[in-house]
Amino acid sequence: MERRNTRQLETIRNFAEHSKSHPTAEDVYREIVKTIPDISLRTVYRNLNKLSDEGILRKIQVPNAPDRFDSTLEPHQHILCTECGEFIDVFMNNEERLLAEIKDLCGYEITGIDVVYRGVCPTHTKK
Amino acid sequence: MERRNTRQLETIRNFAEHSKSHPTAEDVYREIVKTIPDISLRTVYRNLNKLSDEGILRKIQVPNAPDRFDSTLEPHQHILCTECGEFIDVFMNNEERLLAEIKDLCGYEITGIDVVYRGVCPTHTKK
DNA sequence: GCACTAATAACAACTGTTGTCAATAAGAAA
DNA sequence: TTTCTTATTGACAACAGTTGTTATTAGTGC
Repeated sequence: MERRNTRQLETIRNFAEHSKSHPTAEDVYREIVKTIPDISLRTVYRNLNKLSDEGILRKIQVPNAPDRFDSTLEPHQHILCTECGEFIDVFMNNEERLLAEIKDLCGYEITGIDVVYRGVCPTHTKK
Repeated sequence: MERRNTRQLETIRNFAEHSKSHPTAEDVYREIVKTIPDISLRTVYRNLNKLSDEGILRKIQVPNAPDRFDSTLEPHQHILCTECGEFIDVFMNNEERLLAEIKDLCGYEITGIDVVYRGVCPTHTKK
């Protein structure tokens, strides 16, 4: 299975890899379309997914909101402002004093935490 | 604003409040339709949202999957099995040793954690 | 340049959920 | 009990975000 470096893929990779803003597919599309006017949103999705499959980006699935693509690969979490949509990084490791720490760190007043771990249950664990 | 106890609302409340299985709106619908054959899925959504607005249920927004409604109100988190879709409770409080603890507690092999805090950024905090 | 085929653009389809609105029925008043 | 008001409903459309499909285009090795 040969792999080709298309102009679309390279442009998307270059933009997403250097972006600090957790862009959505739409965000990326709006940027890329400036240099490749006839690119399709479908291709942006395709390539962002490819890049996150390859581990070059991290896909952040946000409940009730579009997925975002993160070029920071180190483990961290995110905060979404429910008022303005701002989406920022938080690097935390202990859950004790978590909300207070967040407040100190970035001034966010946390109103909700939805955590869903993904995993494989005992009966489906591949041995 | 008067509030009415409809048969639909009461039936949905009774089922969801006693359910231990984190049902989705579809799950609830499939159950309720047995006793109220002409109920609409729209009404199930409407009433589940109402109940979670009232704090009687907790709505769990799962990325890329339907919302679930939880009758357990104490703070806790969830694990979704990516193989079979099983969705279970986890009661954890310190993030240290978290994955190991989860493994000990319920045998789940965690493959991903997507945490999105929701909050209000400093500039939008209501004084 | 030529052949091969991965990747694309265009478009449709999908899932989960909410908007709209005329018809219905809960509950207060008569 | 009957009437009246209006909250709630059911039917249907619409929506957002994403993926499926497929003929066409364009990388890549020769």
